[in-house]
Amino acid sequence: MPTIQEVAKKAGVSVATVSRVLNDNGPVSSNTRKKVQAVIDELNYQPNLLGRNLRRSETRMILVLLQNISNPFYSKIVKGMEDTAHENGYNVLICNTNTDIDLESIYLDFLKNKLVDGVIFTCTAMVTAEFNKLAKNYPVVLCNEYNKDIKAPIVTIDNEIAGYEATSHLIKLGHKKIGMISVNNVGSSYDRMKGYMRAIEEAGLEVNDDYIVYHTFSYKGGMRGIKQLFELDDPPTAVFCISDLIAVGAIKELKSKGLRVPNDVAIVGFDNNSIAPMYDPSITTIAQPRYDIGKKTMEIMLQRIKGSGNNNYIVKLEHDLIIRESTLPSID
Amino acid sequence: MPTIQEVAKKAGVSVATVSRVLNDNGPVSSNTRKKVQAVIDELNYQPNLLGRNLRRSETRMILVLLQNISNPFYSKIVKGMEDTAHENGYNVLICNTNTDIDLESIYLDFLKNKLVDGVIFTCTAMVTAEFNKLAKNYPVVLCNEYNKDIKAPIVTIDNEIAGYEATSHLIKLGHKKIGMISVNNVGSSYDRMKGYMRAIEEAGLEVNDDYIVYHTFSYKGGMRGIKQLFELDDPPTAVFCISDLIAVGAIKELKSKGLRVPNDVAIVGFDNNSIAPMYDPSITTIAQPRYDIGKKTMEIMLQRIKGSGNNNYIVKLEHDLIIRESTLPSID
DNA sequence: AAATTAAATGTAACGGATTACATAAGACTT
DNA sequence: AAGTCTTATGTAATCCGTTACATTTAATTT
Repeated sequence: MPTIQEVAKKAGVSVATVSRVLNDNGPVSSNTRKKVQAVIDELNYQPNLLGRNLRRSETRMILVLLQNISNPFYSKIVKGMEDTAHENGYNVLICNTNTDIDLESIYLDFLKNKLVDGVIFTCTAMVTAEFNKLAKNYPVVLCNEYNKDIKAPIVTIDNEIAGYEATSHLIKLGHKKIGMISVNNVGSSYDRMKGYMRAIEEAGLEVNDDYIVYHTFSYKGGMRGIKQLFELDDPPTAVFCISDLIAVGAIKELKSKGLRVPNDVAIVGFDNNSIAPMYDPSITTIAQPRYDIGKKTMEIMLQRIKGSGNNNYIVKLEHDLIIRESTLPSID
Repeated sequence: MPTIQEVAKKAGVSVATVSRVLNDNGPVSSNTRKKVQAVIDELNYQPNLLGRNLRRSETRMILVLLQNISNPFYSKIVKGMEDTAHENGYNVLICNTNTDIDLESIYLDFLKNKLVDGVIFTCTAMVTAEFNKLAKNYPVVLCNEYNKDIKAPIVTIDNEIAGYEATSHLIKLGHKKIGMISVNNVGSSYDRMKGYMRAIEEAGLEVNDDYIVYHTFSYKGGMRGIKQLFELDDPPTAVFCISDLIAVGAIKELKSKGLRVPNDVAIVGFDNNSIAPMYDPSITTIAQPRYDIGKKTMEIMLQRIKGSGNNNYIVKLEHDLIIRESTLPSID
């Protein structure tokens, strides 16, 4: 692995000249340029980025923290981030945190230790105060997750309205007993629940606390949610699930109970996961503009790195209700 | 962001001493150690990793290239890699290549430019000759994908035997007309097909070329595959799909044709994707030891970095046939 | 032809750590 | 008390680029 010194020596010029050729800044006569380029090609020289990054004290790398790469929801978001980053000469690195606070803090050291120029969170295990301190000192953006006290740029959809629309859709189909399978302690699901409640109240119905159950953000969570709801004396006829994965679990559990979807129970999911159209029945859901969310998040990140923009705002993008088989008007 | 110089100055010692405290190598009196540590804590000093990495010329980072993070198949593999890496003081970075050769080559520059110590491929768009050249000069390991001419450590399962077992399972259920939905130009699927053929021949049946169709590695590929197979005059009664995603598409398409799985057509998938148990019917499949594949791959990577091991071997781990509803003996 | 300006190239400091080597101080022999 | 051996600490080179500044060379002006 040759260094810039060796290239310079072999080409009979100074390292400064080689650097000028490499970065195409500063004047170089076309003769020397050719000569230097020839040596670069011959030695197959590639500048050591550790040296360069150290000198420039920037790496043009953005770290994206995912709870779990396997969550297909994030793939398009990441694509949006990547495209925007690449357009601007940045690269995206992805790390799995598994909601492990220790792991998360290792990855944050990458930021503090200058290995990456910024970090995008799609989830965090940190307490808010600590997070805010981090956000004050380093370029940090939150994508699709938040709570009220966080002081950092946030990109998301309007979850309250989305919850409202999902629930209103069920109400319009004639349902009066609408359950909800949610998860605890997540800002977005809290807002979805507020929308759910508002829809019910505005329709002149009453919110039944027994109809709101909390489980994990997973297939199994959906199965348990249905079990809990159907142990009630008067179970709901429609269920709004906080995610498509939960909806899949819910449907699977309903089927195993001999109940048909949508004929006996209607189901709405959330996220427009890749499973949603594939499942049987295909699942009515709220589609988030994932690519645009990623794109916008990265744009804000790049602004923050350049030092512009402040630390205290939220960007809400448009979502869509996609109606599929799981809420078709009953065919019976 | 304080530097080691500032810490040294404030503590009234040399940078060498601070470095000794930081890395806990070399002798330091407990007095100075305490003094230095106090300053480190006070300034909240963190060593700049660009400086350190440059000096050490290692980064203790391993880059894992995924075609697409959303493929849930890889999440457990990555987990295995991560755990092994962390145990050894390494970190894992993930990048999406989208089978884009240009993007891939940017990420490979991370390796050539010393930003990462090694690269694990789970797919590659490179031509074999180029790949082999890379593998000769840098620590590179292939995970779960290969072709015969590649000269690099490879970790995988025995796809020929897996294909044989999947097909034999269908034969044992009494099927005589067995189709296969495969993809082109992938080493692993070629081997699975060889196993499929061997099973058919050993059972005294005949391989029907019309029963082997090639489509994309996706849900849609499965739908198209079924369409093609069921345009035949004498369509198969069972289909071996090269992946669970394909199997899902196949089942969805069969259902829309009014055919029942497994009653009318039996389906076997591959990978034991997270959808496989969730789908309706749940899908019989070949489970790969994903965590162990990841673990083994990383172990080999770390050996390669330390300079041991050669470049020309293949590690095959054990797989399992998991029988689920999609191949239950017909209940009619 | 001398003076001024512009272009091309070089020298050396710098970014932030690690570490070989040198030196100083203290402990231990004899 | 002089000499030897540890232990503790410091000095400065080093990793590999970038770039401000200095210097040389060429082009232009008067």
